[in-house]
Amino acid sequence: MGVREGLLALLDAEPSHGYGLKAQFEQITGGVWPLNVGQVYSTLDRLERDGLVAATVDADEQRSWRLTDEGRDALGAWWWAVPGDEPPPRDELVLKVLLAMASTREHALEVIANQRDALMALLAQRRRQARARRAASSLPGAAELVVEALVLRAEADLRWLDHCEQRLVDAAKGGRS
Amino acid sequence: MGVREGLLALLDAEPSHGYGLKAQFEQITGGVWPLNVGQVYSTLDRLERDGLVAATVDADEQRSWRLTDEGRDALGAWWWAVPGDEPPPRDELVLKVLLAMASTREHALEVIANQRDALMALLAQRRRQARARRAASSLPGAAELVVEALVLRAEADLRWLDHCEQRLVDAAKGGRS
DNA sequence: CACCGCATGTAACGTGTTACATGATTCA
DNA sequence: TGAATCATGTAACACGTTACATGCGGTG
Repeated sequence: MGVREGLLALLDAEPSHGYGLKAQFEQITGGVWPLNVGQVYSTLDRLERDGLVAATVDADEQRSWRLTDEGRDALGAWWWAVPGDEPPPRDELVLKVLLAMASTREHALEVIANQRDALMALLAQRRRQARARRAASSLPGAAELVVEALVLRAEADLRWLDHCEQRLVDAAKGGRS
Repeated sequence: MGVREGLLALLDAEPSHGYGLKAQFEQITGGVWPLNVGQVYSTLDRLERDGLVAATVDADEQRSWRLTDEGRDALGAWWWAVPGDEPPPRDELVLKVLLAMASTREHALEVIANQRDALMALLAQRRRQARARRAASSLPGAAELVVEALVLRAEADLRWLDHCEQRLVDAAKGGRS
């Protein structure tokens, strides 16, 4: 999810061809979310099938893609779309901890500790990354924001892990099930 | 992602059949992540193909699934697996805001405001949900933790949105690009 | 009886991932 | 010349979602 709309958004700014879209997508997401070229082409084919984009072949046999009116409508709808009652995407960390706690596994505490260690390491690495970008990059805009988002998420996950651990400890002290 | 390992983890606790696995999965995740029954069966087929689970048909023609040794190994690897250098899963909110900011769209601020409003509403709803569960549910364990995770994530996302907004405002005040 | 919950599956489709193959251009 | 980058695509596969079909058992 996201590639479809991502391509639409990029094409809204200016027409482009497949290879260029891949580059733009990765640049905007700061290289954090690499995008396979092959998928760009197949996604564009699907978008064309659905009438959201159209191609014009230029002199060098290269296809230049642009939004159709219908595509512009679809993109507009996406800009204003908000998460509603749909279930949020499944998350690996949450799922793992939940299952560990449910499996009558006394190993749950170890799993949590392990995940926390890894998350803290990842967090430190990303903070370094963010600092490096803030220094190196000229434009203050896009790339560092992605890392910021990942850092904030990681912090939230760490807090949640602590919360889970606390529950386990409390449960062990209290009701001896 | 996750369903495969989820089923392995559930079968590690005790052998079960497809329909029961769906129920267990949804119970453990507090009903937040519904799981289509059909997918359970096809996933089990793939797991069988890969030699991670095996079925024994009992008297009522119902297949009871259990872990193989290889399956137990795979599950063990999953418990200790941590997020490494692989790109994190793409996230819709982050992608949308990034694209809005990149598209020379002055609408970026509106998109952000819109997402924030929706997130705050969702957050309030989930807090109510969490409180209701804390009151109603007898077992203090699993279900509320999922909602806790979602709440913490949503708070992190809200903070990030504020951060992005700040950037935009600063950029508008400073360099007039 | 009719409906609901349990239980098992199949088919179609959308999307994402990887690997592979093919050429043109550019540059050391 | 040979390697890297630009550029386009195909094929195979994995996973998720939905819809559909079937049959059993219990309960109103």
